[in-house]
Amino acid sequence: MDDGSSCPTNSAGLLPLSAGSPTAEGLEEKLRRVREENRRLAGTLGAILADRPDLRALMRAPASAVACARAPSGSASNAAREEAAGVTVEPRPKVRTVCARAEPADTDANLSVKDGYQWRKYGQKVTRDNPHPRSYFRCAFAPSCPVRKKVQRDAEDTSKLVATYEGEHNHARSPEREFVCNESIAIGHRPCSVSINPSGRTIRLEDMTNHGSGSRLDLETIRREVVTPEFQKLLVEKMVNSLKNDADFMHALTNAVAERILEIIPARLS
DNA sequence: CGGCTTTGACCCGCGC
DNA sequence: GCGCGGGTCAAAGCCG
Repeated sequence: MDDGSSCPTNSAGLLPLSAGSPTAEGLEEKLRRVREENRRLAGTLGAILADRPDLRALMRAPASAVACARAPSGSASNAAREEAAGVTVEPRPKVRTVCARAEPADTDANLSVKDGYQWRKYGQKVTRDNPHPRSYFRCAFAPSCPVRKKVQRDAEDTSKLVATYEGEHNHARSPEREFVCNESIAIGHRPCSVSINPSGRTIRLEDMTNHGSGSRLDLETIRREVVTPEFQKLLVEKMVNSLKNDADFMHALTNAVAERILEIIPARLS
């Protein structure tokens, strides 16, 4: 979203470190830039919502989904006030709300939005503004991966699931689990489609997942191809290239490295 | 037997 | 200070 042209960020989208103590002029200048950035982002969001009536409806829904997505501790009104005043809120874990169609077999107790990651349920709660219970999930790689998600049926449209993600995964999707790539849950994620050609023949992930519906490659052939060192080397290269081109991943990585550096520097100086 | 889910209890922030 | 509601914990039960 950030093209880096109007905001003085570095290539990773981070604000530059201040060289000296902040002056009133400097702070005003920074505030002015932040306001400009807010206006620009609001314009971009408006353009996106113009093409997506489903997202527009989600943004309008004040009850459970959006409020909890924007303010995990129930401070939606504070966020709105700060936004109205043109003040940015302090950085908090990246929060994203997505919608998905509920599977017919899903009961309130086993709600799940299949997104390619493994999740461990750690709680369920009935909230005031929705008769359907909200389920709380942690990434199966916790505590090393801090991501959490909340899943709840839409109060008005019970066939719709609202999932709220908090944080960023610091690992790849689990390859051996089923990954149903639903259009509505692919927001912010690169579609998982790779073409690999280790031995003169192209194998696509579609071949592996559609083997029951007329694929020319049988599973045993694919399995033989996949265990070859050439294939695995190529797969690693493809994954690295894919991650290098993923702006979200690179942003999260740069932030993590920057945080680590900031932790180390004071320790070295003292 | 180990991993996962369920669910009541507990904690904490917020509004009054 | 108190009550309410959302979020988390942890013991018990379930399942492969």
